Amino acid sequence: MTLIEELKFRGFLNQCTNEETLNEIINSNKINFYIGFDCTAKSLHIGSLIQIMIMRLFQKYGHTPIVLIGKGTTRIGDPSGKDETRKILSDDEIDSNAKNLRQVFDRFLASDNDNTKWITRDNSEWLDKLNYVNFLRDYGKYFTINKMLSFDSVKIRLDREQSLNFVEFNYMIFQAYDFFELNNRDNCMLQIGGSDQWGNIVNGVELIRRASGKETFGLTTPLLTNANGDKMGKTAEGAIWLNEDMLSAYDYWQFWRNVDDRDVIRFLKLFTELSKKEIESIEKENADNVNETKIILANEATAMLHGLDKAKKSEETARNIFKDNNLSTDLPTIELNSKELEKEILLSDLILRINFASSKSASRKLIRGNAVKINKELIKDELFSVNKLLSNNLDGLVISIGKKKYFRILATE
RNA sequence: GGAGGGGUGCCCGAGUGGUUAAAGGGGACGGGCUGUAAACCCGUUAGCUAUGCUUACGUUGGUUCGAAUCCAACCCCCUCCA
Repeated sequence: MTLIEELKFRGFLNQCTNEETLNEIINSNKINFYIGFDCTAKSLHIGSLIQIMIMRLFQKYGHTPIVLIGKGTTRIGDPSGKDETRKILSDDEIDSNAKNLRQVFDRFLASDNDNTKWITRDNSEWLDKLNYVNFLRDYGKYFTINKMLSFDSVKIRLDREQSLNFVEFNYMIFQAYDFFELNNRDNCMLQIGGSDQWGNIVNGVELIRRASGKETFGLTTPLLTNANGDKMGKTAEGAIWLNEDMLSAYDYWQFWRNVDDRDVIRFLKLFTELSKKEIESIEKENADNVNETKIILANEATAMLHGLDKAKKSEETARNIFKDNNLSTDLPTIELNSKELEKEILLSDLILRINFASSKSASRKLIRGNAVKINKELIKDELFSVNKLLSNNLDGLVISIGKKKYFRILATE
């Protein structure tokens, strides 16, 4: 199977500037390609995972990914797919976000194998130094306003009568310029991005053609949505973060375990590295048993990010809780020492402390709504204090919120 | 710079003096059903030291017993004109 064929089979291919020529080139040469990531959050979330997976796939075929950390462009803010001006982040925030992002790439792209090297770049390296007049003179002539106004990212904002300021309007120019720089510095031939990046990518390809007379390529991945058509990665409550300090391995495993039935096979192709054969046989064998397939998906995806041990442990924890109804398993735990226990400790405070509620009111409303159990006993008193129960149970107490969230409290010296 | 329209809770959006912590929808969360799925039904959806208090309809002042609602100034957005 060629790389393009595999991209198609797995569902990575949305649009490509010149599929035929690109296909020839990547079949006969090893190329450098890039994907840009802005540093707008402390961690990447699952919305970026598709980009990470496609990098790995290219890597597998011997091509070298360039991870472009967009410290420069983050200071501007990409208007694509946004209906509002993004709040401006401070330089400190951007720096610390950039550091956090690197962790994830280390995990996904690094390997001892020579075949799988990768490069990081930071566009502040060239963007910070740009001189406005020189830049306009040298590159401004390659961009026409007519064309820029036709881009979806711009059009949507204009149509909706939402403001798009000049700073944001320049984002696409900088992204195009990034590609130009990477083409010069690293002989980067291809830019990959989400489908919302199409306009920006094409802009880069054109800039290079005009400024350097070279042909380069752009390729987009589909916008990842679930079977309900919702954009994936972020929910109002919590994004599916990739950094472990923001989302535990178990919760990550649970995310995959809980995907919509209709999404399982599609996700297996995109987010695991099981071969076509393996996926097809899983599909056939588990035709009547989606849940088994979901477990495979959860294990594979979690192992890739957090390691096999944690994936297996998550599976075991899940089996204990949901199947065997055995709560003596590995759960997030709050330890309460004897000093703390001298004071009254409210159940509602503990729920807040472990982040299963966003405020104390919310926590109390959960109790009122019959969501909270201690050792499988429904608690209805919002002012329930755990001291007495805890002192009678040396093994600690298991508290559940809803059907899926569990934690343990334990008395210590 | 001028004229007109607008800024409401996580989002959309109703509300033009009191019964408005603010209709309705979406989302999210919880309950039921189930398979830790989907669909469907029900509930919750500002905070807190909690049967009360505090904060909240762009910002700041004012009128009033009482303001999201009226007035003034300011900020921001949109449309048209220059």
